[in-house]
Order: sequence, then C-alpha cells, then structure tokens
Amino acid sequence: MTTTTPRHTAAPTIPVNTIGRLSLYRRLLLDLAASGLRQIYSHQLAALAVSTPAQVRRDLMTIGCSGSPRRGYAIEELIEAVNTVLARSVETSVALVGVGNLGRAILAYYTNRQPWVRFVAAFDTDEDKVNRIINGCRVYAMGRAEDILAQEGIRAAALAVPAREAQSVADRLVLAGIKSFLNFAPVRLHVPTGIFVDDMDMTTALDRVAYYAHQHGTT
Amino acid sequence: MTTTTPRHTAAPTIPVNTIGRLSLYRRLLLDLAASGLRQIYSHQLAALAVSTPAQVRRDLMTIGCSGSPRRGYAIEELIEAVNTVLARSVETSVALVGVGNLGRAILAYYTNRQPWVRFVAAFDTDEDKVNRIINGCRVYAMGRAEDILAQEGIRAAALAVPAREAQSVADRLVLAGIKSFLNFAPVRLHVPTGIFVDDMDMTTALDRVAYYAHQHGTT
DNA sequence: TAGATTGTTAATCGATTAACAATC
DNA sequence: TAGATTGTTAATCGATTAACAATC
Repeated sequence: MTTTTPRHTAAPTIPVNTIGRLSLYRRLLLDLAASGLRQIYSHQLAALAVSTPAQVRRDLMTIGCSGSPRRGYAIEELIEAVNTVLARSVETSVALVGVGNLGRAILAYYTNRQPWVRFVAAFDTDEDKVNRIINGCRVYAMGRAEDILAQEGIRAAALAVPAREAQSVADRLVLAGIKSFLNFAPVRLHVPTGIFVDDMDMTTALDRVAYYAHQHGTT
Repeated sequence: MTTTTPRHTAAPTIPVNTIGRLSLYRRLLLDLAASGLRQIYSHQLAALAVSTPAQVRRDLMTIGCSGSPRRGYAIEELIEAVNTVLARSVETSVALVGVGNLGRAILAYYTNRQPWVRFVAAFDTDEDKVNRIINGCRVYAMGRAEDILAQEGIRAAALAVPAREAQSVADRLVLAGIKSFLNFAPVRLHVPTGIFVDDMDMTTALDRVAYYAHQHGTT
C-alpha cells in the first residue's frame, strides 16, 4: 500500500521561504523519527516549527505529500519527500572561499551536521594556508579555483572573504560555474539573473537586534 | 529617573526589513564619507545597495530625512540620522551565550567591526572556559547570567548554544530581561510577544543554497 | 454518526513597484 | 526654462491568514 509515489515531474522553482521551512521540517522530522514516532499531524509540526497548521499543509502539498484526515502524515514518507526535493537524492558539493577566522568557523560548524551537503574544497590567497587540511577540507590556492570547481562539479559556494573583495570574487566564481552563493560578506552582491544569493549578513543582523533591544526596552 | 526623551515624535517600531536596509546604507555611507563625498542621489545609493531609488527614498523618509531635488542627500546628515535611529546614540551592550567554536568565531568577527555595538559578557556552562577573556570579552559561568545581565543593563543576546539547549536558555534569558535575540541555534525559538528574534540559521541557509545550486544547474 | 483532520478556495495584509505631481 | 531629482499616491504582486468543504 503506502507510497503514493512522489512525482518526479520536477516542479518549477520553489520559493526560498518554502525551501527554508522544508529544511526546518526535515530537521524536526529526523529527530521525531529517531525517537520512534511514525506519524504526525500538521498542528504538531507547526507547533515545533513556530508556524501554522495551514502553512505546514501547504508546504507539504508543494512537495507532493498528502496526509490522511485520520492519521495525519507518515513521518518516513515526509523525510523521503523532503530529501528528494532539497538534496535531489545526491550529496551536494560546496566550496568555501576565504579561510580566515570566519571561514574556519564555518567549516567546523558544518562538519558532520548535514550529511547531504559537504565542503569538498576551500580556497584562499594566503600561501601559508594552501595545502592544509581543515576539518577534512583541503585548502587550495585561489589560482586553482576554476580547475578544482570544474573537476569536482561544484556549483555552490560559501563566501567568507573581506567585504571589499566579495564582489570581484563572486564575479570570478560565477564565470567558473557557481550557481548559488552563501554570502557571509557584509555586502550585497550583484550577480546575473538566475544566480542565487543567500545573505548571512551578521553585521546587519546585529544592528537589527540592537535596534529592537532599545525599542522594547524603553517601556 | 527620567529616560532621555526621543527627539522626534516617538516613531513607532520600524519594520525589520527597513532596519536591515538602514544598517546597509550606514555602512555604505560611512565608506563614501571616508572617501570625501558629501552628497549622494537615491539612485546612486540604490545601485550600491542592490535596491531601487524609490525604496531608498522611502527608507530615508521613514527616519525623517529629506533630500533636495537638485543636490540629493547630504551624507553626513544621513549618517547622523541613521545612527540616531539604529543605535539611539548609545553603545549597545550585547551578551554572548555559548562559547564553543561558533561562539568564539562570533566574538572574533564582531570585534572592532561595529563600534556602536559591543559584546560585554559571555556565558558558558563549561567551567574550564569561565574567567577567560576572549577578544576582550570575559566569560562568566552560566549561573551568574542573571546578575551580570542586570548589572550591565544588557537587553540583547547572541545565542550560540546547541540546538537542544536553545529554548531553555532563551526562556531563562527572557526572564533575565533580554528583549532581543540573535539566534544562531538551528531551531525556532518560542518567545513571548514583544521579544525580537533574528534567526541566523546557518543549516537552513546551506540547504537553501544547495537546493538552488541543483535547480539552476540542470540547464 | 461525530469529530478532528485534511485539501481547497477566498480574503486579508504587507511590501514592493509603478505612476504622478512638486521642487530646485 | 528644461531636466533631473524629490515626495506623494495609486496599483500590483506575493505571501500569509482565515473560511469552507471533503475525508476517514
């Protein structure tokens, strides 16, 4: 019985917000599965994800998952469906550019955290760092970026270079075939249409937090 | 005691997106001022910030800044206005909770970067880390959190603890008077109304980037 | 059946975009 | 004046929220 067999009719691009929520659902579902739970209702998942039941159902419908009115959703089925959509059932190779303090922290953070994503190469202009292996990821000279990216088939990169270098590095990576950036540099990148940039702007984030600390503190 | 009365007519809370853009504008304006520029047009600022001239004008109107049709905006004036709104003309004290790899990277990253925000205390449960000073920030035992936060008047905190501890730590910090969180833990926090949470969810972000790498890579 | 859940549809809200009038 | 910029207003777009009907 079971599987309503997820359609492989590669749906058009899913909105970034939805992708983010699906990532969150997966994390929660993996925990729930590990604790032995087999099924879950949309309102339960919503409570864990700080969302609404309707939102959860809509997201799950987006990836072709339907629940039964009496038993909710089968957790294993959901995990498989999310894996299919998010990771495309393959391990995604990612490059790190910029092996400074932040870059090393990024490598340390992601190691052994999301097995479906792996940092397979790092790049830096500092010759002293070249050929070192940090958290299982080898550091290459920036001059070899094009070669390595093509050789490894890397299409995603995390950018942890100084702000003033970010744009030129991004331009170069786009030419080298990078389609998707995780940008830690505190600047907005100008990229061609079709290239995805996710900003992890820690300086802007801290400013936002500081603002609301004063905003609500003046009661 | 009387709180310092706000200059303008107590502006209501500004949307978080606008605050983020204002933070970006300030960074750009500081650079421009350093290079000797005195005035700027909305379309120039928009080009730097990957925004639209209308958006820039609307944001600047929000903080009470108007330009002249012929000369655009005075840069010094803008910087002062943004400073007034964002930092409230005071240095904001922030606490770090969780001094692991990520926590140390956070301290290193923010040191000497935004002079209007300062990490004045860090907390960890690991006794070996207590009393050490990392990037000028002293590490205290978690048990002293309430005391130190009250003593220093800290209302903002960066959360860099493991996911499973994040909620309980957040609950405790809310009781201790924290109004605003920069949450690096990969979970959504449940907090009372009026408490601000800015998620810097690196795991979700990497999933998003991985998704679009495959999405656009199939062309 | 009763009841809680589900998928579907309409309404609302907010933010962005476009169009227009005012200014130097 | 002419022209580019500004502030203001209306229109559009998207996402979320609410209301409803279908299902087991």
